[in-house]
Amino acid sequence: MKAGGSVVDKAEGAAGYHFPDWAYKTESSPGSRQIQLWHFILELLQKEEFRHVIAWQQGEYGEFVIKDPDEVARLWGRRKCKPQMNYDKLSRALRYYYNKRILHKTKGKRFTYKFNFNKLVMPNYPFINIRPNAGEKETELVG
DNA sequence: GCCGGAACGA
DNA sequence: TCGTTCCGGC
Repeated sequence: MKAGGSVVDKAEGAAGYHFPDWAYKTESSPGSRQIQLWHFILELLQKEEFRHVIAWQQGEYGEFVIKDPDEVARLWGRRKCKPQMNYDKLSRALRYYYNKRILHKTKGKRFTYKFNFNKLVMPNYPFINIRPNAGEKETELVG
């Protein structure tokens, strides 16, 4: 517990809802200014150039599928200067998010996870761009 | 593949 | 505190 500077004051919504703690973090964690994995994931999801590597799952809000685990791990390792990074280690880090309620696993679906955010956090995260159907025909949903 | 404990580092 | 590394187990 640290009281030395909450980044964000609890901004109670107009409707009286509260957002999860992680939703208040902007770019860095309170103590460390290292990039967070979940933020990095959102970063990749935001860019179309990585849609063959990781992409939002159509239909489920906040759900995404890692299409190329090796590549995602490589990119993550590159960002963190950890050349030995692989999906096994990366997924362990993702698993730590379960208790933090940032992520959970979509069981049964390979390489598929789901953010616990809801539309209420969207005002805090304008850069999160979930496209349910951005006018493109979805044909990549193959079992 | 996915899970989660354990030791460890920054 | 947030992973990184390693690993036994399912």
